[in-house]
Amino acid sequence: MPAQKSAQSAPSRSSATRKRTRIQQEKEELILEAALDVFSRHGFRGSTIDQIAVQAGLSKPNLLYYFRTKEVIHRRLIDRLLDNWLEPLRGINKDGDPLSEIQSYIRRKLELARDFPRESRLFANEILQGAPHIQEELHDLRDLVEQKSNIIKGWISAGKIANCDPRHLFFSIWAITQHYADFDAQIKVVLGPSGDGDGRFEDAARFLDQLYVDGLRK
Amino acid sequence: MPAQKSAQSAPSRSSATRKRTRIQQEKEELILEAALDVFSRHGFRGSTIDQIAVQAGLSKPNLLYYFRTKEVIHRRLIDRLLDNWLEPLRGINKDGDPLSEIQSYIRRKLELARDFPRESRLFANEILQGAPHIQEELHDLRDLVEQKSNIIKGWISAGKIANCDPRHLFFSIWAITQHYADFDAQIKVVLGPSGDGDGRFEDAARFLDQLYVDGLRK
DNA sequence: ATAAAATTTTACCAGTTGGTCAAACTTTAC
DNA sequence: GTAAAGTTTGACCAACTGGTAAAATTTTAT
Repeated sequence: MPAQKSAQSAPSRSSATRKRTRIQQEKEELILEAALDVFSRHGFRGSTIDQIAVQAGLSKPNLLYYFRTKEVIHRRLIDRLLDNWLEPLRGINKDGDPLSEIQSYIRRKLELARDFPRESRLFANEILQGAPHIQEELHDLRDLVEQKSNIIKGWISAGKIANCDPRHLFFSIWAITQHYADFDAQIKVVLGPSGDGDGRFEDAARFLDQLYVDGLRK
Repeated sequence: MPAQKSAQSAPSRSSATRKRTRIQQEKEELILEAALDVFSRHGFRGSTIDQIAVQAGLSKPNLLYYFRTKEVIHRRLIDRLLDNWLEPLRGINKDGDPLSEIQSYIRRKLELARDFPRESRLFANEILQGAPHIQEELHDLRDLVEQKSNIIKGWISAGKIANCDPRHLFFSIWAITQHYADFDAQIKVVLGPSGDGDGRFEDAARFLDQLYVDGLRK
């Protein structure tokens, strides 16, 4: 009893119009989880649908029943990611204490790198390839950065922190915090077995607190 | 007139035993240049021999006459890269002025990111995938970092710079400087058309000079 | 000029990959 | 219980990919 047209099209538009079944919800979650694992380790082109399917414990056609193409899976992961990724930045509060605000922004970004390294690597992969799928979202980021940069400029004008270019301040924070997730393979080797656990995130937090507030001058 | 065995094997062992012909030198250089372009944009698995061949203006079998496999090309690029990449770190001099040494290390790394962004992305791609091809070299790096960390610990003990974990200091410098090459696509959008030229590297250098010496405290 | 060596091309192959299709099976709503 | 809807499977395919073989062509040394 074939149900091709309706069966095939229902899940693909499920998120938009139809209400999703229990199985749909479970399997889609399962697939996205597996896909995050695979994409974050091998990049988009380096990942195969088969790999993702195996990791999810499904057959390839079964997986493709829930997501019509590899691109659609990737897109969904990226969309989810960006939401969480920008939250700490949104949280910067112009009425808070400037140095504390910056410190807690750094800490929150560092926690994201520690708790969601796969997401960080997914993002890094996307940007490395020239950000082909997220030009639009990057422009939203630009607006957000401009807005938050103005807060920092306000702090500078008020003489509350040292003069600097806020955009490069953000770049440096992104770079360092994400580095601990993205360059994990390098860091593990350099720190050796001793720095294997989450201890290095605490060491990093300590180092960055000091760097951003007082620098290295004695 | 077939010359299969000898013709096919000569170039493959050329670097080891035989002296290389003019054409060999030219074409190998051409291929490596093209491969750097392709690999740095798409990663190892995302790049095809055909892409590289087209970029180099050669046919695929012709390219494979000079490099027997895709891996061999990649390997050669990585080897070249690591040499230059570690040079600034080697240059840190224990007898120099501590803050100046660190500042000029940052500047040299920033110049590498500006002048060799493709190499930086090639490296980033490799580490992101878990550094499968360069475990050995990473251990050399580890030794070098330990050695240079001792220099910095010496400066700290002598009261010449603030107390900090030297390894995290290096991580932060690598992260930020390479970020300008690796996350170029993001930075371009955030800075907008104004920050398109090399001006952003000067802005970055200024920002980092200040950050690492005095931090943000007023 | 010519023969040997080096280079390039054409034709090809086997394995992988993203994706389709229709039939078989399971779950859900009544 | 049963019929409709939803899910899973196995067989399949066309395009792509890394790589090979041998013939054809060009370069080099004499």
